[in-house]
Amino acid sequence: MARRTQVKDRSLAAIDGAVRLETMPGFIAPQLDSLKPKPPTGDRWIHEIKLDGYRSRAHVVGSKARIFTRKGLDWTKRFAAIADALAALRVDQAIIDGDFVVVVDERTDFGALQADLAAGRQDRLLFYAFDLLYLDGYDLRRVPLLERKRALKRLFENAGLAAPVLYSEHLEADGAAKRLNWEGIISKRADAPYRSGDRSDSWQKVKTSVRGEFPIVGFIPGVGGISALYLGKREGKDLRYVGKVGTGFSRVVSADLRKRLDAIATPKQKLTKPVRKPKARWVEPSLIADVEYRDVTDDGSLRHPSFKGLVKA
DNA sequence: TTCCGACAGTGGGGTCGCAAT
DNA sequence: ATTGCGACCCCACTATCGGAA
Repeated sequence: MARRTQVKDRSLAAIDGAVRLETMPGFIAPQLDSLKPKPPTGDRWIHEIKLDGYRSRAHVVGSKARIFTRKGLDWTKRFAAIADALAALRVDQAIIDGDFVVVVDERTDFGALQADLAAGRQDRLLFYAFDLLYLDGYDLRRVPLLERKRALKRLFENAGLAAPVLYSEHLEADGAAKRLNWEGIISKRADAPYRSGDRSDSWQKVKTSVRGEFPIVGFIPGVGGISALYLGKREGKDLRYVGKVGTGFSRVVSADLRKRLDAIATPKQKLTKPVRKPKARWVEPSLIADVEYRDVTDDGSLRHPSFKGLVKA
């Protein structure tokens, strides 16, 4: 026992920046990312696959693991299968940062994750670990990222961990993002410490988004303009509802849109299958919105939509 | 002086549970 | 029984302000 501790201490003390800290910290707020149009270049960056799931923190203590959400709520019960698997790490104490996901057709599927959790289904859940913040008496937050990831990988390999708990590999080579058909990547400074709540440039998110043109079928009035637009999509002769967009326009654009929409107001909605929207004012679907979005939900609504402008007629 | 990071506030698609209708 | 609301999860974005550059 004493020997094991010694060996462990030596290997961790050798990591520059590891801080001896007897008692494991409580909840640690997650480091965040900033959104960028292009990934950074240079060998000071590593690139990880962007996972679409629930950001989580696993606290492993001996044969028990607890799972915390982004805001620090205890969701261990909802992820009980993963918590059990994490106990196989056989560490005294560890805090691991990662994402809970469900993979469908080789990509992370947020809708499936939500559906599974709602149904209490856990057999498809995966935990992708990408950071190690604390291990057996050492606070690693000031250790460079690459060292933290090495320690995490070693930990997983030693324990022989496999699905549903996985180590999130990264690429150090530039251009990786371009080659691979990912939905997005997170680029991280290889030498940076872990900074809770930080949204500055040491973690950068680059996402591949989809852009489309959708007729505006109505809007929700707001002070000085609109608060959201209702969107449709032409499918043959039909005009199908695809959700609303409420961001992307400045106050000025919002006011301008309001003027244009008031001019084409119509008492009856033009959607083929009417939707019940008490706050809506309907318009002739003659204005086309340019909208960026990331995904389409199961029922055909745009996910994370943002307004980019009106399409010139 | 200008620029940028942090924060607050608005909006989206979901889930849940509770309370008012 | 239905609806609305707020709290969670995932977000995109605008506007503001104070401090850094």
